[in-house]
Amino acid sequence: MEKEDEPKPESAQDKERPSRRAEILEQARTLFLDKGYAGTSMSALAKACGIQKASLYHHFPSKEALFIACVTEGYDVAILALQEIQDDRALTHEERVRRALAEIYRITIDSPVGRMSPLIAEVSRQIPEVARAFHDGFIIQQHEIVNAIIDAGIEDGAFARQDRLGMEHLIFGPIVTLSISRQMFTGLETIETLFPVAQVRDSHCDLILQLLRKQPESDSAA
Amino acid sequence: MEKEDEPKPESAQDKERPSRRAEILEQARTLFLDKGYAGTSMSALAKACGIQKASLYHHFPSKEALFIACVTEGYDVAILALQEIQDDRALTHEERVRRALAEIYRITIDSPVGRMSPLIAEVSRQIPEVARAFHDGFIIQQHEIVNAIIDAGIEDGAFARQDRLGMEHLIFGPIVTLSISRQMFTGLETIETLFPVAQVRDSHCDLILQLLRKQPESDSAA
DNA sequence: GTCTATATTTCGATAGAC
DNA sequence: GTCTATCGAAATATAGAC
Repeated sequence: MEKEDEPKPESAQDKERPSRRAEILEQARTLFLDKGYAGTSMSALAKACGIQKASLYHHFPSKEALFIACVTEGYDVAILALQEIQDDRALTHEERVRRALAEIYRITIDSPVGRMSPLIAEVSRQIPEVARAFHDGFIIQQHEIVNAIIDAGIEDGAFARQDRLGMEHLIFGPIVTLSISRQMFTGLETIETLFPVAQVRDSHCDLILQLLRKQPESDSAA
Repeated sequence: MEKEDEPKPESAQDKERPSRRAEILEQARTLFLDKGYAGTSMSALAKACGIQKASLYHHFPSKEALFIACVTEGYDVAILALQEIQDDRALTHEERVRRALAEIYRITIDSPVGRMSPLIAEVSRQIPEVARAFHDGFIIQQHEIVNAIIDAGIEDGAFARQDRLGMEHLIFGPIVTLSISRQMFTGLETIETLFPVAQVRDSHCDLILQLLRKQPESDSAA
């Protein structure tokens, strides 16, 4: 968090510019996630950034453009960690599934990108390109990596083949719902009883691996 | 919480009374679900109802009170159908699970009550009582019924005992996420490929029943 | 109970000084 | 690049006629 001892524009292009624009985006992400799109005003954002409202319009032409930048950037870093797990040849198939699931839990619950679902749902009709970017840049990427990890296990004979669509929803569904539930029920005393992250994650992972190990619908094995 | 001031429902108009308050609530539900809380104005609601904005304030003292009434009523009917499935002694344990899951899919995806999660998430900090009502009146009720159905199967020896928390999330997670995803990605051409209701539901149900039939972590049974 | 009219505040966005 | 000042529109809510 820098103050005001860096404002030298230098001769550098807009290549590296961690300054105002980035700070506005960060504050905006926080506010949008907390209050929603319509519930976040440019005045409130300006106050959170410690600048005047008019100054926001120097960096972004409109609230909508600011919002699009806000929810369209940052997918790459979230996907990168998953890809590294996918490519890690030192892991067993089961370990790779466990690592991947743990990473998806981390992204979906702890990072702003993962908590965006209700926000995207709010604006998806008004600003369809936001849903498109979230879908193509984040959802599809995650699904493809998980499918590839499972397929590799099936090819090696480590996993049984289960219905792909059902497995995708069985893997991502509980995680997304857990993230949203924890946002919905912040403050309720039962939240750590009904929605504890580590406990749900471990149990979820065990059940998924049971299904991957099992020969589907044919218990007469061995 | 006091009841709204309503024209006294004498014995005269018991039969037909869809009148203003109910119609306002219905229109409000639609708009709130579509545009969010902050994104729905009293003017837009008045226009949707075909009356003047000021008339809304005769039926509800404020926008917030209207919203609370909107998202606090209607849980009972949604829970009732589930309870009937729970109490239906003519069903086998597997059939009961299938029926219950199908009903939860229907509620969560087709009814306004089930699609409320993003909306509750938006306002949960501003109006905590809404999250409380949704939690106690809807979420907890559903979870308890599903747990009871599974427990009955375990007691009869039809189901294996799995981790309860994990199973709850494995059952409700994919359904809630499917509902929200279909709201987020309305209009995208891949929606029926990635998020087809009937196909996900059937596959989901099969996988859940595999886990309930299976002896956890010990395949050397019988 | 519904209307017209209006009060008051806040919204997104712009103009122009520095 | 940030500021002060302000615009026009739209927000919630109220007053009072009928």
